[in-house]
Amino acid sequence: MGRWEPNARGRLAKAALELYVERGYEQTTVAEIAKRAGLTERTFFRHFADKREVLFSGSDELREHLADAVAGAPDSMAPIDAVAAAFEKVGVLFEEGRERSLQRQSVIAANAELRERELIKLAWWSATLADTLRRRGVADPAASLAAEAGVAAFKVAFERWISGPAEPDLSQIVRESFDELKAVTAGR
Amino acid sequence: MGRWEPNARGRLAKAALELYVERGYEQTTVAEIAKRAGLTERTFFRHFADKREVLFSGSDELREHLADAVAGAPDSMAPIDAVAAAFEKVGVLFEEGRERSLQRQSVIAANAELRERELIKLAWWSATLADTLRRRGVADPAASLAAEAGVAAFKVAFERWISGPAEPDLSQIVRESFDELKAVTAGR
DNA sequence: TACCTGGATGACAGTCACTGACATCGGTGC
DNA sequence: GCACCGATGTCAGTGACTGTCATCCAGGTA
Repeated sequence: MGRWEPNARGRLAKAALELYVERGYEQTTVAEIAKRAGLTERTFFRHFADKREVLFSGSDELREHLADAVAGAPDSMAPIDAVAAAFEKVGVLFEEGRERSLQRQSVIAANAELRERELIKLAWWSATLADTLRRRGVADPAASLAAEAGVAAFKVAFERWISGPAEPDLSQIVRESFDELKAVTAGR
Repeated sequence: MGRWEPNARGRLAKAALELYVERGYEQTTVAEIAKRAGLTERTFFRHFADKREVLFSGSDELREHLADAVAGAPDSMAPIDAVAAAFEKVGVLFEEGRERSLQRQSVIAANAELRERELIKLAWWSATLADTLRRRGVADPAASLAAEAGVAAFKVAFERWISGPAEPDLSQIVRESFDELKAVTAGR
């Protein structure tokens, strides 16, 4: 049971999700997570900034994928369409781990602190998207609005995907959600 | 210096904002806030759920105003337009306390925990708006999307108002922001 | 006036997230 | 073998937040 078991970070994340599912986020102490991973509390905080962050380590990677996808879209594509295409692409990354996503999401939904953290991650996505659009020459209120509205559309799509049957894949629901957004914002 | 000085809650909120401005949110302890208000730490937590909440007590009132405005909009009005009109109305409530809003916002902007709390308040607004729209007979993906997109437009407008000159009033910027939203989501 | 009751506050002890400082271990390169 | 360095352990501390019980003040009632 040595100090040098590999992948400490991964073990901590796994132990945390397990415990959050088993007995709930609030009822789990960081010391317990560390113990299950064969480490100490102090080491947990060297790998994750706080008790919430352990559930969100993948968010940054997705953010980069999003930015790359928008940056790589054809110049002729309108901002909102570039954002939509980016989210469709990213949607594919979720398909594999639907079961894991479900677990994670039920834990997050059950706790306000975790929902807060999720929202700030989405805001971070939005800020990155807006920045990427600006680099494509989109002016400022438009860039922010396309990014915010795009994240909103994805949020709605993700909720539908996670709470519905596995049937339609996320990318397809994302596409529908953006179409709905366009219809709705057309006003009367 | 009695136990029964009136308006304990208000004194706590005032002391908190002052201290957050003077020395920063993280550098302020709840004990210090309570002391300045002539109360104890325990009493602080009887009035506010946590150290952040003291900055957001007005949010619920605004949420109700929003819901009322949407509920009272003419039936003929499209969802996104009803939401836009509601935010324009609410915008007026901010005008009076622009100075206070500025202070508050600079404190929030400087701290990630506070930004998280603000985001969940906005999400709460969005959920309430979506619910109000559903009561008006708007179907589900559309209701959520109109609410989310509306909050996004308001967020962008508020940022522009707070960081720009006092010149154009918030309601006007809100109107412009919704127009921009419509233009942007029209795609190409 | 004296008493009683209820809600607001104080006092105090405890848990737990999170941090700083320093010691220790184990692999790597020489 | 030996020096070095990064990852981990140990320990002591701070501060947010909670449960519990005592205490105080206001108002009503006899």
